[in-house]
Amino acid sequence: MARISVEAQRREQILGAAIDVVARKGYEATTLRDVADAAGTSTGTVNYYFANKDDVLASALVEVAERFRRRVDEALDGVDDPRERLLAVADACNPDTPDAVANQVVWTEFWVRAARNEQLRDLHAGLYDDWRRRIASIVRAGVARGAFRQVDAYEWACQFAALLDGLALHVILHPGALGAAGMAASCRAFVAGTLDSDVAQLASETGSPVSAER
Amino acid sequence: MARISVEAQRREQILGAAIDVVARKGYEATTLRDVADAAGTSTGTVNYYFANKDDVLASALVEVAERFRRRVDEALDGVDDPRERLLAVADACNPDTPDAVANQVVWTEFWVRAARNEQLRDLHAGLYDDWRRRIASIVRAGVARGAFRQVDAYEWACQFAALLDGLALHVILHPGALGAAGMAASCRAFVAGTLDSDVAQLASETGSPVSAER
Amino acid sequence: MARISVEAQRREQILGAAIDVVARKGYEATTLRDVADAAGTSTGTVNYYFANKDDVLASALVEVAERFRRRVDEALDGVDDPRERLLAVADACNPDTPDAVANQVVWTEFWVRAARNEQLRDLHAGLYDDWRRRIASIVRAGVARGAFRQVDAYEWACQFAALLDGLALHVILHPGALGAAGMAASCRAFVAGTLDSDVAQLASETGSPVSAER
Amino acid sequence: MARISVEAQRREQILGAAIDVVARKGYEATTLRDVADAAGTSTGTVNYYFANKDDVLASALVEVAERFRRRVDEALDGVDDPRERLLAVADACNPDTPDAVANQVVWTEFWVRAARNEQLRDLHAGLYDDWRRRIASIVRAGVARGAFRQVDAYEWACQFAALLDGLALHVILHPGALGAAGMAASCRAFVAGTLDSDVAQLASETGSPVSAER
DNA sequence: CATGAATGAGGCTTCATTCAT
DNA sequence: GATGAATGAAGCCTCATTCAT
Repeated sequence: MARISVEAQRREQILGAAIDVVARKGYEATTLRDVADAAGTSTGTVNYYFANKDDVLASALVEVAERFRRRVDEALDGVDDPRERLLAVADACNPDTPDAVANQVVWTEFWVRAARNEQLRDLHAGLYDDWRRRIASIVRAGVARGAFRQVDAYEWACQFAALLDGLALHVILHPGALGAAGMAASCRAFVAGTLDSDVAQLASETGSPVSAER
Repeated sequence: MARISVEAQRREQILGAAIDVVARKGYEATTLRDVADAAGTSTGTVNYYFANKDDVLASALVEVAERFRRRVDEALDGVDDPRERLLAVADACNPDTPDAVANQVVWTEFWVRAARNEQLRDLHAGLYDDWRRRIASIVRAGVARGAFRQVDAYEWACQFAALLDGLALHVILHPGALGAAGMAASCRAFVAGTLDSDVAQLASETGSPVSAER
Repeated sequence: MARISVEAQRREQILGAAIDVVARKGYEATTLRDVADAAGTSTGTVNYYFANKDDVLASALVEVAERFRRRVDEALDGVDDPRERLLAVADACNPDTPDAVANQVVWTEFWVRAARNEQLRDLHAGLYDDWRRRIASIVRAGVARGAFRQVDAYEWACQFAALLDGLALHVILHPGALGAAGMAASCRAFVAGTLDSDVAQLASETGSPVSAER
Repeated sequence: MARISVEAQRREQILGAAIDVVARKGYEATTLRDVADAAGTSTGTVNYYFANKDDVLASALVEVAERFRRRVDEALDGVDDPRERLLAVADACNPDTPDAVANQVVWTEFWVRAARNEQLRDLHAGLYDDWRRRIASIVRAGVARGAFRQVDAYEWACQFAALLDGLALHVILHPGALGAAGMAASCRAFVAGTLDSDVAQLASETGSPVSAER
């Protein structure tokens, strides 16, 4: 048991280092020596705990996904209103802190790698399936309560998930054109424009949807 | 003149090969030998026309952007109605053919590289500035005609650009969850839900926004 | 301790190989593969112990300098008479064995490289400063004892150092015109002609200065 | 005839460029493109006039030797006194101008190449044979006149040639320790100390041999 | 005569991986 | 368990050389 604990600790330590390095230098530019140095160990040790470089980095991506899941969990914890839950989800995706930006950068690498590597693609697809279902279930609850219009929850989730990825991407690439605040406003407007029941919608549209920012 | 033509031809030939290889193997996994082989020349020739690997690949990304611009030009050619123009733009972004998928894959690599490389980041930012302005001007025309609601055209463009990137990403990564048809429907729904003037909107919302597909 | 020894050993082994190869093929024509092969290792190992090719070869030059210093130390050990000490110094510079020729050839490369490379130039200048001071101190001792004339010791050293380099160069380039014995005789004659006090000088000049050889 | 003239002109133009480049970048670091650029032509043209790179550079060294011979001719022209002729020779070898330094640097490369390349070695040996004979004939004339002691002229020439090379080398490598003026003084002192007939010698040695400088 | 586009061999260097300790 | 020395494959890039124009 002690050994398992030590092993688990070492793996986590190495993965944390790998995430940091990937965020800083990019997936391909990351070397095992970089990771070993950041983790305070040797390349031999990294190879002792992982089969090869791809294993290290794929595991690091899984760890990022796990951290993200926890971040969403915390964001949703104690929030009951469906609309607030959706906005909390959007907040959890917003690269509004240096740490969150680093995570998003790593996540972006995940996209590219997944397009090429079968193992990563499957992993990625599974994560997004869960992700869309999770959003859909929130929407479904809102519809059931009459708080939202009668939309197809899953399709709405697909659209929202895409919007979140696109916005987060633009925030990290063009912070000048779209800041974290702009992303939040966009999400709010999108939720209002596509889910608000008619009465609420009319009320929320006294101004332009995204005029809150700027 | 002949020489200039030869030079331009060779460069185009090499860049076309580079795009193909990057689409197939990814930016970093692409070697100059790969590109040379795909172009039917030697590595020496590639290095004769480009300063180094980064120059080749950065130029390839510029070429992809140029191709995309032409695709949008053609899609907009002869289309007058603002709403149709926006949908034409969305179509031009839709990775609905193998070729378009390849271009989108390369474009995705562009995102990741731009996050790290200053030269690419500036290039990328400039392209997106133009892109957002182009969308905004269509929206502005629609608003002027009274076809659209009174939205902030630029902010809407930011949102739409993000949605398009997110949707296109999901189409190439999870075609099972979101196909090209789904992306088209999402765009249509988004345009309708956020730009239709109230009367038109009410008419278009007899069903759920994205229910048209499936 | 063991590790330090291994590292020092490996470095010495590689440098010895580098010196041999440079002596045989010249500085620029020497490849890291040549050095690795001569050292019985791989290019990877050479790069593991040295930063790059320049580091290997610069270190090899330092090693040659070090070997030369030891050779001079041994030549001077136990020799007390200033004139004998100067002749011992001249002997240590004489490329009179195949090994000494190889060292001199490498040393000649050092001159050319130092003319271009700042790091090497500084190193080289430092070595020659020590070298001239060392010669000067011998001369000074001889002057103090009244064995030599009242010359400016440092300037004499500058001249002697130049003569030694020129003679050694000619010995390795034109052994037909100037052999090792000729170099020794020249040095003897130069010391006699420029340092002998008058009485000794008259005695030593019953024949022509360099007639001893041939 | 016209063609021969054009060819000869082109060759000279290319060789002059080659000398400049070698002086600036060193023999091995010099590329044919460098030479072509400096000569204002193309690599194709350089290869048209010379068999290969080695041919270009070997020819350049010959040209340097030729220039040096002319320099000595001019220095000796109209000088009659043997002692003055020797000092004129020494002056011709003194890298006392930027141009002369460049020539000396190229000459130094010559030494190193000659140590390895048979063709160059033979050429070099021939040049130095002439050189030593030329010096010897001056000495012989001085001895005949009674201006010099009865030394072995050829052996003295060997020694003087070596001293000149050594001094010139130190001037370009350590101008701080030995400047052009120092070299001139050393030569003067050497000539005085080894060739002056006894009466003259006694007169010239009221001070230390090299004390004139500094 | 002269050009410069094209080639491909070969060098330096990096880095994942192995293995003896 | 952990290390780091050692390896060698492979990539980028340079550059002498050739050849069609």
